[in-house]
Amino acid sequence: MKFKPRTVGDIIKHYSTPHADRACPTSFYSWEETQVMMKDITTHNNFHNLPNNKFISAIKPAYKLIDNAEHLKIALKPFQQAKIIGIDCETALGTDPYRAKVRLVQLAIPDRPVTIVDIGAIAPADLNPLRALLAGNALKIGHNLKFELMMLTIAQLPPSLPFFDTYLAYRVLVAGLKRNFSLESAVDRLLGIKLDKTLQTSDWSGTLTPNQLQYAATDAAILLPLRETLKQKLKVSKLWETAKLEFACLPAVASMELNGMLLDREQWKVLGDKLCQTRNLLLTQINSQLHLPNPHQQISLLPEFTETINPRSPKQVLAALQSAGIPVNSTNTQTLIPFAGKYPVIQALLDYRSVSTRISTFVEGLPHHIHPVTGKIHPNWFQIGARSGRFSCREPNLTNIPRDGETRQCFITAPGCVLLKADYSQIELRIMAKISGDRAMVAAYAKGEDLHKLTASLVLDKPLSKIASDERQLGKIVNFGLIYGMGVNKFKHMAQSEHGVILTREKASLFRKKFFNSYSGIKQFHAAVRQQWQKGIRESRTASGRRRLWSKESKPLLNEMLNHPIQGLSADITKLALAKLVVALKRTGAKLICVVHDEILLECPIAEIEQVKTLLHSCMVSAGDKFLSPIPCEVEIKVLATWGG
DNA sequence: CTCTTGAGCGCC
DNA sequence: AAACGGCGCTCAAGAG
Repeated sequence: MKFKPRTVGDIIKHYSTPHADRACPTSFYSWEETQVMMKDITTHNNFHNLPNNKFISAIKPAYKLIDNAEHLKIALKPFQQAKIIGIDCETALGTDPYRAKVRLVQLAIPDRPVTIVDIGAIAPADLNPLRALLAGNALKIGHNLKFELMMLTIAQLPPSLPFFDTYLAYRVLVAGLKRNFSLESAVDRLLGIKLDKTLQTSDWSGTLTPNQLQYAATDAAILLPLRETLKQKLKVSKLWETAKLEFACLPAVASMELNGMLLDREQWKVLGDKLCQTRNLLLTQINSQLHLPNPHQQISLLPEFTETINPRSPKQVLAALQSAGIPVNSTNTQTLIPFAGKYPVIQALLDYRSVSTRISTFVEGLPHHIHPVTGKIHPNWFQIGARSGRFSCREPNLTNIPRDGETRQCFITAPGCVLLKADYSQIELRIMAKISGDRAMVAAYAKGEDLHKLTASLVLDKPLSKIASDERQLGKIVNFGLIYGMGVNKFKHMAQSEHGVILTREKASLFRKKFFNSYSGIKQFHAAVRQQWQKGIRESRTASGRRRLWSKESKPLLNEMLNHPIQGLSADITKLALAKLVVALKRTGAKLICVVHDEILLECPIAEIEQVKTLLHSCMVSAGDKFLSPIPCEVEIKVLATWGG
């Protein structure tokens, strides 16, 4: 399954226009237009001039409680014609989808009382009308629909596309700014209505009070005007496409969170024991060589002198290093590495810190998150977790699991399944090629050349064919470092600390110069962004239209503005792939279980490997092609028994 | 006692 | 004058 390359001529031709004639890389809009877009969201709306009665009914909407099968059928009749339905759930026993129970499902359409279905009072088989409604084609509005999707899926009432999530919409609208994204706060800021949320965490398992029902009805009803306002604002800000992408991605995220990942407990313990042994060894080694300076010289020969230091305390480490005559003023890895060769204890210290984080964060931390019901790890996935538009993942964070085989081999699949691991190849470099239109990069990709090798050959003045593997490694460092505007010093340090390549300041500076002279498109891209940055512009757009804002109080860093178009577009590509994938996988037994930025993990029944592999590949490549074309998009898929191979 | 902050380190 | 970007977790240390 290899990507079919276009002809080199086609691709070069696409970029035959001078860079200066191309769209501004960070924003398609003038700063004046941008400020108009921003004004709307950075200040509170003034509602005093609006006819308030428009919202009065939304504050205490009429509602109808449905608690038997007969009434349900009749009550849902008007909803069958509805194109847009506000949906909200109240749950008993918490918010964990595998332990909580859906108590109420509230449905809101214009000009009708909110219909509240008491799930607890109706037999599952009698819920069919509701099931059909949720599975229908109406647009479902909700605030943080991931929760409703998970809860209702477990309750055998899975809602289907299309969705409008007011929470995601609000996040897209103000991406980059600090905001409270609760329904209460969004409704306050966008509609000027104060919601009373005191009943949110009340007991929804027993007999419900009229106040509780009114609260439940209000949450659903308010979604309709909230969506109107958000949609209008998204359109004004040209963010409608981005929001639609997020909505389409929603079912993928909800199912990924429900599916979870399997950890091999026994193997995990073996790994942990091994790491603990290493740690203890390192600790004795460190303590035999480093001691806390004793403030009382006269008793320095007493037992206190041999008191052990805590290598995880920067304060103690600094004091001990200085008293041992090692000239450092900080204990971070960057400053310590140059001394690692001369003082073995420094290397031991560095190793200790690494092993010890791995023990506390991963070995000890992860098992706490194994779910008692499913036996799997179900992290919280936030589809707009990062300011760039990337996902984030919490409790636990599965996107920063150590990448060594021993660790990742502990992540296994269900019996009868394999793990499909799909990676975008060099996605950020390809995005740089696409948005800068740099001729050398474009041509190299068109010819299927190795970009790291190319960079090495350009900065070392050597022919491509003579680039050895360690020189290619250097090219890789240069590529990833300099694309985002890394300074000479940092570049030098990184080459040493991450790859053991020791560069003089002069060499580092020379490589940097050569890099930008060779890739003049990147140089121009940087110059264009720098110009915007100097003008005081506080927004950035990806090629797909996703926006990141910076508040008036904090000027953006130049490098943040250089990075966002790349990292943000990468996130958009992954999200588009996920949106396509969740539809494609419906009729298969494969499950989405993890996403690490440009890597997608599926658990796939052995019998369906080839079919699912094809689907996965085509979803990812077509998503990539949409934004990268004519730069080729390559996806590598591995069939594995475990995440570690 | 809890909460916050910063250092340090894991990942892409 | 800015000097890779984006995250989350744990521990130490200080604040209240």
